[in-house]
Amino acid sequence: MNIGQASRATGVSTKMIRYYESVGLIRPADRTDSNYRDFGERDVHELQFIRRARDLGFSVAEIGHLLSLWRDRDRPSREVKAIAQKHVADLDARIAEMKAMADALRTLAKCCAGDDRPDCPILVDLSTRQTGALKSNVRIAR
Amino acid sequence: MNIGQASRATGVSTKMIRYYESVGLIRPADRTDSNYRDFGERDVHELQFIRRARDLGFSVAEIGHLLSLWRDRDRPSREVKAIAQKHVADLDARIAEMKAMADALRTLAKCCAGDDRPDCPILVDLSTRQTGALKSNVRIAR
DNA sequence: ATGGGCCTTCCAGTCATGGGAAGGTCAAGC
DNA sequence: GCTTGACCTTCCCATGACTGGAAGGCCCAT
Repeated sequence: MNIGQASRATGVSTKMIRYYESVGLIRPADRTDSNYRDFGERDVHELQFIRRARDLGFSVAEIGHLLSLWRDRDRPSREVKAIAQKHVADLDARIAEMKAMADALRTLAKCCAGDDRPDCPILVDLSTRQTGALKSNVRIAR
Repeated sequence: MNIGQASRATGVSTKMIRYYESVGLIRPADRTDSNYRDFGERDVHELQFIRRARDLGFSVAEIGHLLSLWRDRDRPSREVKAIAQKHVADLDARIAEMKAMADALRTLAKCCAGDDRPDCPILVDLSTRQTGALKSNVRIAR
C-alpha cells in the first residue's frame, strides 16, 4: 500500500502521514525498491488510531503516549484513563472560557440596534470596560 | 510614554504591541529622538480596545475591522453587530465540537476501570470505532 | 564611567497543517 | 518503445498569534 492508498484508507492526508513519521509518532514506513513508502495492515491500523484520537482532540504528544500504551499489551488502564481525564479537563476549561466570551458578546449584541445609527454598545464596551480577568494558561486550540 | 509603560498600562506585552504595529493593526507610533516609541493617550486607548477585543476572542483581522469602525464615528451599528454575531456563531460552533469530544471521552473514561489491569475501553474505541464525522472547517483556536 | 534596566531590530521557534516546486516512478494506451 | 498523466519523493515556505533570545543602543543613578 503506497501513501496515497493509506491516506484514502485512513482519512489522514499524505502530508500528515509524512509529518507523523518525521516527528516519530509512527515508525518509518518500509520502502519499495523505488523508495516509495509501503504501508502494511498494522501501519494502517495505527493511522486509524491516530485519526480517531485527533477527532477527539488529543494533541500529537498525547497521541504518542496513547499509542505507546496501546502497543503495550500489559499497560495499566489507569494510565490511559489519566490521559483521557486530563484531556477532558482541558477541553472543559477551554469550553468554559469560550462560553464566557460567547455569552458576554451575545448580551452586548442583544443590546445593539444593528441599524444605520452609529450608537453601539458593543464598541462602547470594548472602549471602556475594565479589562476582564478572562485569562488562562490553557491554550484555546485543538 | 514608552513601550514598557504602554504595555503596563494596557496589559498588552511589548512584543505584541510591536507585532500589532508591524501588521498594521495600530498605526506606527511616534518616535523620540532616540528612536524609542512614544505612545499618547489615544494610542493607549486603542491598545486597551484591542486587549478587550482579544479577551472576547476576536481575531486580529476582526479587531482590525472593529477598530476601523470604532474610529469612524458615523459607522452603522449594523456592521459591528454583524461581526459580533458571526464571532458568536464561530464560538458556538467550536464549543459544540469540543463538547462532543469531551462528552465522548467522558463516557469512555467512565467505563474504564483505571486500575492495574490492561483492559481499557478507551483504547478499544480508538482502535476500532468508525472514524467519526466530527470534522469542521472551523478552526478550534482562540 | 559603570551598571542595570530600559529600548531597538532581527531571527527563530511553537503546533498541525496546507501549498507548491523540482524531480523520480509507474501503468496505460498508442 | 514512448508519451502521458497520475502518482511518488524531498525540500522549503506560509499560516496565527504569539514567545524567546541575541546583539546593540539609550538613559539614569551612583
